[in-house]
Amino acid sequence: MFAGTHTQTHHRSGPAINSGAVPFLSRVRPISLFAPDGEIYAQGETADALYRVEFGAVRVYRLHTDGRRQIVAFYLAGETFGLEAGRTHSFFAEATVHTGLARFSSFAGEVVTQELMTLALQSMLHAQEHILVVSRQSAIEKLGAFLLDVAERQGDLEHIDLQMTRVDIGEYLGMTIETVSRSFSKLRDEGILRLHGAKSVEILQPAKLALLCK
Amino acid sequence: MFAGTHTQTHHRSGPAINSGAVPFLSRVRPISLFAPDGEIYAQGETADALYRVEFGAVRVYRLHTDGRRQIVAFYLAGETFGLEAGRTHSFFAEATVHTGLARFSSFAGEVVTQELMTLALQSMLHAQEHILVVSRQSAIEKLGAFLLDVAERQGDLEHIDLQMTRVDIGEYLGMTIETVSRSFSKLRDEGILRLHGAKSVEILQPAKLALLCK
DNA sequence: GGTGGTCTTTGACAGGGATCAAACACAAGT
DNA sequence: ACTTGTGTTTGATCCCTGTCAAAGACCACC
Repeated sequence: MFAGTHTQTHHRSGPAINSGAVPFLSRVRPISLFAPDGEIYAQGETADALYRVEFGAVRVYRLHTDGRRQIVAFYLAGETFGLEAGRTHSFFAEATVHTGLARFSSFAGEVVTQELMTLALQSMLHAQEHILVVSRQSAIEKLGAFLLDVAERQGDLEHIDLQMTRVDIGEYLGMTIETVSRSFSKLRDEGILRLHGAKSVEILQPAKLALLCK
Repeated sequence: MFAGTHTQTHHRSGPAINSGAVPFLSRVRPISLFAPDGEIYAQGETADALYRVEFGAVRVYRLHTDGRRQIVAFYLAGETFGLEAGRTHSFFAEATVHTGLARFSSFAGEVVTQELMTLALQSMLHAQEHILVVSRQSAIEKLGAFLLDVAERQGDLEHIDLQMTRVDIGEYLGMTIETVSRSFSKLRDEGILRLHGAKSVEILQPAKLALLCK
């Protein structure tokens, strides 16, 4: 089925899912499948395509020279990524779980400038929002902001299916997995959320959570 | 001369300075002058223009609900800013020192899409780079990365004229002014840099500094 | 050139997160 | 269902950075 970094393609038969404000992405496309940790593109490769997440999730990251990994963004179902400033990728992109992607070649006239512009500005805004989150002092505030962000993007404010590990979350928020875990536990102990396993989060008091980090 | 948030305009008579890869900005333009902390635009205002820094520097920031200020970017002489995702500004922009700006109205056909695209991608890249810096664990690494960035942008790898206070640097890097100051002192004690006053920095060992944070 | 005020530096102390370590839970495959 | 390995939680300790405080340096204005 899933074969590491190798991909297989098939055609979707169902109706097009929500594609936001990016009209060219609404066509039916072949879908590439990626296993967990499967590489989508690497730093230095030519950046000549965009990708829309059909299901699963993607981490975009960079490696520091000391070996640490900094995740710059996650992309969830329905979101589009792959646009970068130069001709080559400055980042790595990998699936965090079993993931399906639709690929759009930017050289085949499938992508017009106006749509690229929208995507670039969205990415810029998201990066700047992320700066605000990462530079927050408290670990709980970081995690809370992250959970609210994911909940909003998944369209369900009371239940979250995390598509990534504690390691991923830690590398995204700039803290260790132990601190991530402790923050989860603290939010649970305070009755703000309930955990059904590590990946399934139920937000019991969204308002209280928002108070902590907004 | 300088009058707070009020601005005066005059015409430059000298040759156009370097404007990078943004050709439309090379024309002679009237220049607005801003005093330190002079407001260029505020959050919520209509975003209908771009600005190029002729001299001085600009901080672009956001206010948290708890009153903390997060500086998202500095813009130095020769750099252009003001492009944002929505119709209204998501951020505040202020001069950090006595500053001269050239203004370009995006509704007057002065700005074409290709140039906007370049700017959007540059801003996206810078924001993503900034995430890498802010999420670094060590205060020294943050400051080192900041100094190298400024040195490169000012075109002199051995001498930096800081156009901002320790408060600004702290709010940009996500740390207190005390820690900023202690980090400067530590880099000085290690013989990596020399301080001629607080704002003038001489980088004695650029390679060693780069090793700390690259 | 003097002076006042702001910015910067340095010190002492405490708290939060990193680190090291180990027990525990869970998912995948046999 | 069992087992194995990975991912998660929890504990103990140390260090870095935030906080509070005060002295010192610098700049702008008079």
